[in-house]
Amino acid sequence: MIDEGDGKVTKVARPGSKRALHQPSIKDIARLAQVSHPTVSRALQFSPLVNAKTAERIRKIAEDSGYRASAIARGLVTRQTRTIGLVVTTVADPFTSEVVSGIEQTANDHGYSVFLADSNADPEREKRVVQYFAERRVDGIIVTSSRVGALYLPMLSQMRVPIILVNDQYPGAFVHSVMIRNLEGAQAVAAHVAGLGHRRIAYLGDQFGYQSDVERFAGYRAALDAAGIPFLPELVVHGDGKPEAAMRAMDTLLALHRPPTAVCCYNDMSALGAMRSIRMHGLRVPEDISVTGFDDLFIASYTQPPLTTVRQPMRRMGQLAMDHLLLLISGEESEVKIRIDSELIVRESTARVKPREPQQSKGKILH
Amino acid sequence: MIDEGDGKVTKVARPGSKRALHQPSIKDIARLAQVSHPTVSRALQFSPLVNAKTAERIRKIAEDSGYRASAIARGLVTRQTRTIGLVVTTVADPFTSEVVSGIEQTANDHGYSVFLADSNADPEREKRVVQYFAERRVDGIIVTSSRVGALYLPMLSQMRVPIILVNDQYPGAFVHSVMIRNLEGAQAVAAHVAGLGHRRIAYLGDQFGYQSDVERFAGYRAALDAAGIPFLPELVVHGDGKPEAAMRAMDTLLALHRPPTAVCCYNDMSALGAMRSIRMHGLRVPEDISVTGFDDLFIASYTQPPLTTVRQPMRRMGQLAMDHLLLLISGEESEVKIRIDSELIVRESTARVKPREPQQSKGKILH
DNA sequence: TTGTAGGCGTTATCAT
DNA sequence: ATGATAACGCCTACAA
Repeated sequence: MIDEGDGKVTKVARPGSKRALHQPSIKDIARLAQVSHPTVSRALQFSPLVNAKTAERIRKIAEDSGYRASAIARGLVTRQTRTIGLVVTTVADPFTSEVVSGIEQTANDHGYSVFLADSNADPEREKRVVQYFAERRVDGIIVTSSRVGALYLPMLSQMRVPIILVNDQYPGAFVHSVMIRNLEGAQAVAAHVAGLGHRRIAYLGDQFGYQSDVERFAGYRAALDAAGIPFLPELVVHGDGKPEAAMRAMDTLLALHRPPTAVCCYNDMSALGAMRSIRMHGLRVPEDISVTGFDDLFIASYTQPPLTTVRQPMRRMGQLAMDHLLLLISGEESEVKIRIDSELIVRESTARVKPREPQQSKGKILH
Repeated sequence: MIDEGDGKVTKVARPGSKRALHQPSIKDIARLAQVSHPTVSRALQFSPLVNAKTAERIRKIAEDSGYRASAIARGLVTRQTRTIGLVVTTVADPFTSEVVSGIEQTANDHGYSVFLADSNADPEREKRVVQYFAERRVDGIIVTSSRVGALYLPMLSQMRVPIILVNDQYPGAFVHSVMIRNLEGAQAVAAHVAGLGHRRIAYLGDQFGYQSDVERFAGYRAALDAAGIPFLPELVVHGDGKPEAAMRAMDTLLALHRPPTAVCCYNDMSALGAMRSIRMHGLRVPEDISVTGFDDLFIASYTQPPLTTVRQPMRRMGQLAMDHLLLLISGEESEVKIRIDSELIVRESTARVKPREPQQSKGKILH
């Protein structure tokens, strides 16, 4: 037992067992089958150019000896690795991991393997990661939720492989992308809230300048306009897409003379923070304030109350991205910009606005 | 604009641009630098066997021409790919994705790339995925939360590469593993709950037979024993580690003549379901029933109320797994079984037991 | 300090 | 229908 940091390690020297044996090569199989290695290659690829009987025999031998053709050697000659590189800012994020899952499944179904690289939003690491992809000669690249698109541009274009971005925050820099229809989705929730009689509807956004925040904000504005609600700049605050920052942003809203009666959040994570802030102010959701999210993460149906939100088909977006990357890899020379529909999911975090109280209870200053 | 499923695709044929050009090879650089390719190879590896001046010149040329040595070709000759395979049952899981993140970071720091394979708990896919790994000649394999360990056994052993399992559910089948100290962790929470005066403490487990469930259950039992609380089999129910099944299991507990006053759940996801069931029965957490989880997922601090739970250092576990895989890859021939300490995190889902009511309010049947 | 030759395990192109 | 031979891009002797 050796102590190692917070973990205990048991190390027991194993007796025999030298170095690992090499896997059999195509030549080994050829020798066993008494044929030349090209014949083995053909048999294994079910080429019609080889006698059915011998082909069967060869395959049997290969099978029995546990032969697995080296994708390394094959890639060297065919000049394609059936491999793609996937760059994420962090896998440990419920949105990203769903997209990753969709990508991996589709890739796998087509015989592709995926290199996962978690940049952790560190530019240094990001550069390294992309260089690795270059060295590994990936056939294509997918980047999700890139917040540093511009950084990639020179490196990636140098690699001369197709690249698809999922929910890029700096569109325009790349040609191919898969994105949700942010505007329509945000407009739908905001309209839903307006339909419940709310007039003081806040927008709790992501960081300034990100594409999806800009689009969702535009959807919010459009819904206000459609409902004839005047836009109040004081009801717009910004977080960073995570609960902590959203809490602070919500605190700001609640400190207003007249706080909003509803708040549309940039995403579910922000809504989590907003709800927490609201509770900590002794208020209730949705009785005092309605809250909406965006994404429909798994957790959205298990918050208290369950969250009204806009569903992004995350896994499907991953599939689509991979499907189209495959197309590009196969030589399809075209521009691909995919926009996906979202879906409004009404749960219990939104309710009819309270009838206005004679003079409000919370703010000290009457108006 | 072409409609495609739920997505809209814009395809615009691009004018010029034929097929992608090949990346420069070491020979191209050699020609440019007026040296032989081995010299280039040496220069790029900072070998002392090459004139410092020329080495610098060569590197400059390589840099300028965007040369990236092919890991494919290198792997073929060196017989190691600096690549590992990572098998998960699903990435789209907050526990798994944290572990994956830790593994990826560590791998990357050591110049390794990771192939991610999401088996989706489908045995067919699982087999395929491992075969891909074999063909790609990965240097090692990590499998997280394997629920099908036995299935891998024959395939993996055939590959002759080191394998490390993280939180395996069928220990013993493999030699190398990284696991949390389940028993101690579960005992700590259960003891915490007992310390709050609870006597009717339920255990809401995972599926029967899984190692971590067995161990956590043992911890629960140990805590009861230590507190002098008799074990009641009726207070033990089983879910499947996810909220839905846990809800049903909790429903069962609440239907008892005398429901528990506290419930220790197998993991946070189960606790989510339990809390929801409790709420749907018109009861409150923790006033009526205390609830505990296990894992300390990100979400655990954002539930209402925030969840008392046992923290697993998920990312760290990934790091450790990768660190030790690296060791094994480098030829260290030993048995590695790592056990990590957990940490009790007390939040607000646990409270002192209510003083016993004269005759209980809920059950209709008096006893 | 540098260049030449050979080979890693495939597939591809010729012959036969 | 099959075999010999040559790549693919790199590294590692060995020779100069």
